[in-house]
Order: sequence, then structure tokens, then C-alpha cells
Amino acid sequence: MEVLWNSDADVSANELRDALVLRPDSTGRAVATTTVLTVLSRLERKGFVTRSRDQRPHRYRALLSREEHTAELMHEVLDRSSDRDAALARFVGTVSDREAATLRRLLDELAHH
Amino acid sequence: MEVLWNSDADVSANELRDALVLRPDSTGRAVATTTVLTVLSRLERKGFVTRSRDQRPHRYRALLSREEHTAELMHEVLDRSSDRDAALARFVGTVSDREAATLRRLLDELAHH
DNA sequence: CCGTTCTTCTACAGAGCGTAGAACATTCAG
DNA sequence: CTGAATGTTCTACGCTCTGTAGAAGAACGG
Repeated sequence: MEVLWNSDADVSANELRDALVLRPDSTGRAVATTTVLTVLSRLERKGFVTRSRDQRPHRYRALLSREEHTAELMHEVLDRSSDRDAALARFVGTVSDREAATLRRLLDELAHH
Repeated sequence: MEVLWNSDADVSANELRDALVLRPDSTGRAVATTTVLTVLSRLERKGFVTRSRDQRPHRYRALLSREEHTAELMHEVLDRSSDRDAALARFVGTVSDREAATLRRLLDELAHH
């Protein structure tokens, strides 16, 4: 459900509902606006989303980008491990060559401030 | 609940129940053996655990080590991302210096076959 | 002020999880 | 071989989370 957060700027519940129907994996059938609002409220409670309450159709915005969120989750998973280094080793050991290269590049950039 | 999988070798349900009570974060109160068995069966159904059915007190064993499991989860999280490289970038950008160093070392080892 | 639009409250079904009792199966001492 | 002890499966209950939405309340536009 959080997938909708590719939507770039702030959106209203209704805009979001419409956007959902247009998604590739949509069943065509639209959900009710209240459904969208409920989900948005829950996401807000969990800190994934903020809204501007001043405008009347409240406008919603993701607090973290999709990628930040993914990185966040990866950290959470890693934090649950008792041996982080060993887990990292397993992780690195199973990435594709291409992604290993990407990681090297990223770490290089990091080193050069 | 899966935390018990630090236990090295194959264990029976009863051994496991006893081990649970001794854990640091245990409340002291033991769970029933049937509880352990139920959980083990569910874990087996989900492919996290195997058991040897030939011996009578069946003996259970984790299919993946704790660290493999963590690495697996990290991959799953990453796979859900639409832009893996961007997510990796965020991830790398938020690891500690020490862990960045660990990652570099791991990638080096990987490069030297 | 009144209808329209938007939001909140409440609710329900389904899944997953921690828990365990009841019932069934297996083993073993005698 | 048999019954008590031990082990396993079946069934179930309560809790939380998630997808869903109707009913009721709030606010805005004319």
C-alpha cells in the first residue's frame, strides 16, 4: 500500500484514490476515498506520512522517499542481528557483481567526502 | 521468537523450551512444550526450519543461520525497492565509518576471488 | 443556511502470532 | 503385551495489523 509514494508532490486523498486506479497492477476497481484516508491516517500515526492540516483538502506527503525508506528498513533488519559484521558479510557475499561494483563506487565517493 | 536460533545443533522441543527459560530476556515463566511445537511447525511450514522425523523426539534445526537470514531479509527489502542503486546509496550513506570500512574489506576479499 | 465536500469514528473480516488444552501416537518398563 | 509416560498434531482463542468502507461529524461555497 505504501507503494503509492512514488507520487512526487503533496496529494489529496481524492487525487491519491484516482492515481491508484491508474496504477499498472490496479484491478481497475477503485477503493473508496474513506479507505484511502484511513490508510493515510494510520501511516501518519506511524510516522511515514505528514499532512498539511491548514488547507482544507488536506495534502499528504511522504516523510521519507522510497529509497530512504528502503535503506531505513535495511538498517532495522541489520540492527536485529546479533553479529552485524557477519550479516553484512553474508549480504555482500550474495549481491550480484554489478551491485558489488556499485557498492565499491559508493564507498569510494564516501571516502572522498 | 526466531531468536532462539542461536542454538547451535539440532534440538528437541523440550530442550528448546528449557533453553528459552534461560535466555537473558526471559520472564522466567516457561511456555508449554506444545507452544514450542506449534511455533516450530509453523516455522517449518514457512521453510525456516527442518526436523528429522525418524528419531522420535523429533530434532529441529534452522535452515539458515541467523546471519544468512538477516542477509536474506536485507535482500528482500532491497528487492521491493524500485531503484535498487538509489536505495543502496542511501544505505551506504548511513552506515557508520567503521561499518563502511568493513564493507570495503568485504568487497576487496570478494574481488580477490 | 444548506447542500456538497472532506475528515474522523467505528467496524468488520482476514492473516499472522503467541499461547495452550485435548486428542492422538509412540515408546518403553515391566 | 500392556499401560503409563512421553511426544506430536489438531483445534482454538485472543491480540494486533491491514484492507476495506459506512455513518456521522466538520467545514466550505454559494
